[in-house]
Amino acid sequence: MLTDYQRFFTARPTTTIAQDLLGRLLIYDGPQGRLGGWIVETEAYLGVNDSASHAANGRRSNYSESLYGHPGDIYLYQIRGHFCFDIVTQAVGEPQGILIRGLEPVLHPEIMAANRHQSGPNVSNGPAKLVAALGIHSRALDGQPMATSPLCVDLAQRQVPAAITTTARIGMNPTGKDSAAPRRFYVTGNPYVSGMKKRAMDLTHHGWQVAAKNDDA
DNA sequence: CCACCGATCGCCT
DNA sequence: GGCGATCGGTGGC
Repeated sequence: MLTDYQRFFTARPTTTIAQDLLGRLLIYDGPQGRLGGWIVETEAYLGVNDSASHAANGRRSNYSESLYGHPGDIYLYQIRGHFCFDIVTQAVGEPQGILIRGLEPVLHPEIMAANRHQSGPNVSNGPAKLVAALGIHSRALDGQPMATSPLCVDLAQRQVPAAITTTARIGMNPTGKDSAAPRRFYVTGNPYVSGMKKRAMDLTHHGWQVAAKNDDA
């Protein structure tokens, strides 16, 4: 049986889930307190038939074992000396996942900036940068279900993107079969999207749909 | 502002 | 022994 939380990460194409994650709140309850922010950029990896996936052609090893786990599990791995964070999607044994690539800091943004020795977009405008901003420097959380992990997506709150841009994924081997597939999604104009040019940034509401006026305020 | 390149390191063959 | 689902510094325009 799946919980409601797990159901969010299955039963729809991973590309759809990747877009639905934009504007959700990523939370890490760690030794520095509660850190986190809005997810602004994601990439979908579609498993054994996706040449860019860690599970391409059924590749499976102790290193990538978590990708084969339950929907909503954490796949936390290391690449070129940096840590990156994926959310496992689809049923057990179906190694699909979503890489979180950009985060707009919301919870203790000053601690996240200090963790990166940076300010502004460089704090979390990349998959390894945002993991470092959260203060995560090990694979300890790899394989854990988010529902009971200090690192999780809060599905109860959401900023709605005014527009979503779709592109090819970043850092692919250009000769790969799926290197040009449209599987990267981001909140159009948000400054915390990786590689965003200053001119293209939306400085008014960072690409979020403007909330309805609240007269109680 | 953009393009290039070297650092870096765990994991796989 | 080789290779990334990367990053940041540097130098040119």
